[in-house]
Amino acid sequence: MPVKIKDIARICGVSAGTVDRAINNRPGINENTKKRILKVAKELNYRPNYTAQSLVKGKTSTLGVILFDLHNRSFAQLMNAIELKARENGYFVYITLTDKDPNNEKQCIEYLVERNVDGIILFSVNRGNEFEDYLKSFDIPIITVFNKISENWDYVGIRERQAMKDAVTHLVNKGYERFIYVSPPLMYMGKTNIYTQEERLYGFIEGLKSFNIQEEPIIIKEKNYIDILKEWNFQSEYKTAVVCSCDLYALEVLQLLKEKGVNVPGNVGVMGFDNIDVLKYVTPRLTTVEYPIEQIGSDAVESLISKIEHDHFLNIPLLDYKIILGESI
Amino acid sequence: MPVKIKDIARICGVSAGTVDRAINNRPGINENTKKRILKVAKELNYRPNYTAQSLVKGKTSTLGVILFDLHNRSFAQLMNAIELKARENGYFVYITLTDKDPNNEKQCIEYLVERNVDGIILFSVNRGNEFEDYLKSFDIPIITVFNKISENWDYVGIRERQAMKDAVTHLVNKGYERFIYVSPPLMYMGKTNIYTQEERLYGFIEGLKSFNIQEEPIIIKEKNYIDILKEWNFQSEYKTAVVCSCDLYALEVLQLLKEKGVNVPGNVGVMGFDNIDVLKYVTPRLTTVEYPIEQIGSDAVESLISKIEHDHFLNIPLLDYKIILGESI
DNA sequence: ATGAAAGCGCTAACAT
DNA sequence: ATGTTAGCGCTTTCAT
Repeated sequence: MPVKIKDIARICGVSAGTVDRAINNRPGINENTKKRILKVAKELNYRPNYTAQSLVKGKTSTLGVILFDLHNRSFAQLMNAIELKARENGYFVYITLTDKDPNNEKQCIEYLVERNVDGIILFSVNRGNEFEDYLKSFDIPIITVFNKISENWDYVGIRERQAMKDAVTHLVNKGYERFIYVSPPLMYMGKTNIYTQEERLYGFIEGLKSFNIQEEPIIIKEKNYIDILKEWNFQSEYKTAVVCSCDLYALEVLQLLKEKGVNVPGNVGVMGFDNIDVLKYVTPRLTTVEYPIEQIGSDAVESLISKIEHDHFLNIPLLDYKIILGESI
Repeated sequence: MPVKIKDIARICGVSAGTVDRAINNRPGINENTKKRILKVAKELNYRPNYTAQSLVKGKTSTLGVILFDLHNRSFAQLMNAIELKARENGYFVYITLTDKDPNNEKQCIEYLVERNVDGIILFSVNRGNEFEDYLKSFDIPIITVFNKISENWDYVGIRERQAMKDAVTHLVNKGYERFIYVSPPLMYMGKTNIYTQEERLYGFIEGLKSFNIQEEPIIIKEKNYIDILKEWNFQSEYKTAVVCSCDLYALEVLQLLKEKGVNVPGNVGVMGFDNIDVLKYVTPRLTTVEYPIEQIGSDAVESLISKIEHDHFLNIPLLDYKIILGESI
């Protein structure tokens, strides 16, 4: 049985209130009694019961985090940054994983609310006005990361669209004339929240438009994109770039091209997105887009805590990216 | 303001006790009043206050997880498995990261205890009898994973030693005669808990002993192992294997050998450990050891919950591994 | 400076 | 079947 304030009070021959004053060094207590109480508390290895504290204070100093999973490196890094920043600010973090199941996500939100978290960081698979109303029905602060759920909801993310647009610019400058875009998640368009993937796609399309090339962009949304590319004839007279919405797809493509004996970068180039850490072990080194994922986590926590403690979210501008020059372009 | 049991009671003209009976469908309540109450509860979007429940029940249905970080893929996968299994059993998970700081780890434990978690899963950086006594001073169940803290503490892990021993056997069968072992974490031997790394090392040494080769094993514990290997003369008449305690080191070694123009696998082979998912993008394909990391997380949760709910840990045998044949040996 | 009492929201034992 | 009461461990207000 853990020792309680009452125990200490009994032993010291004082009331619970006085013990409380000593432990939380509140004013109105004699220095000596305070010392006596603290000594006993220490001897008995007293630890405050946070649950009781939370109940009376109406605050748990806990954040809920909702992610798809931790298999994706980016999510893991995001989570890592969130935990660090949160605890730095005296908050603990509940982690909940939805596996991209919209109902599971709702389930998570409701559980977190029941557990009285002070705020939620949400990487959402749901989206739209109805979902926005649903979120509003819980009156606790919720901040979204990466995937916007609607235009106005508080959000921390990066300039995805501009990043992909710049990537296209880079490719055009390098002399590429034909473009294939690979992004299997686009298959879920209209079904689940794939905001970031959509943004990247639009960036790609806008990029092409701005240079007035390839009116009909080639977009591969199929899960078996490798099979599709397997049949592709890369020996055209055009210098072709395969632009991928994530590094993992790009790595698969690189591997395929190696198998097909296509020289990279030669007639064909490959562009990734994310700059995952394992790229350094792969040759040719993939050209990709880097963005400060840990910053997103950290900023989201800061903004959320600001909302919790001072009732206003921080105004966090979209974070910037950087094109990492490799050898695949 | 969230709606409370009292609100419902007032509206329905009954007592809080009756509302409680309705909501938690406990016996001793008229079907009609029950229906009436549930209807109102639903209309008002009533959600039980978990903090209050926890306080009175003396149980939070929460597990604490303590890990180094989530940058390491294995840790992330472990965490993923833990969350899934925990919530499947009605538990939520606090994630806390220590960054391998022993004091931070203690801090985490104490905070988790204060927050009345029902149990803790600990990937420990501390170890030894003193630490064991420290852990015992909290009377909540704590289960360790991967790193043992002492011989008797409840633990879920894999047959690391045997795995590495088998790896050596495999190498000997493939005709390797000379062995270099790479494991920078060994530098922390005696300082922090590197149980798994030690086990792998002993497995390596035992393996060599059993074949009576290389009395003086070559062990590189330096952080700059690459610099050391850079100076190495791999052109000896002996077929040499570089055995690495983690895939990441092996990948670095592979890259170095590529740079040095050493043919792999020819005179030199490289062996990894972990089978991280990105191996499939690297050529030559690394030969490595695979183990069921998600199973460890899942088993740890099961055992811990068994202890919480039925007062006995499960008896989980050390999990098995598998040598994955690549092209680097 | 200290004690007593009420209350956070809920559950559970005891009355009626 | 329903109401009443006490209490989980702590904080806070009001007396003294």
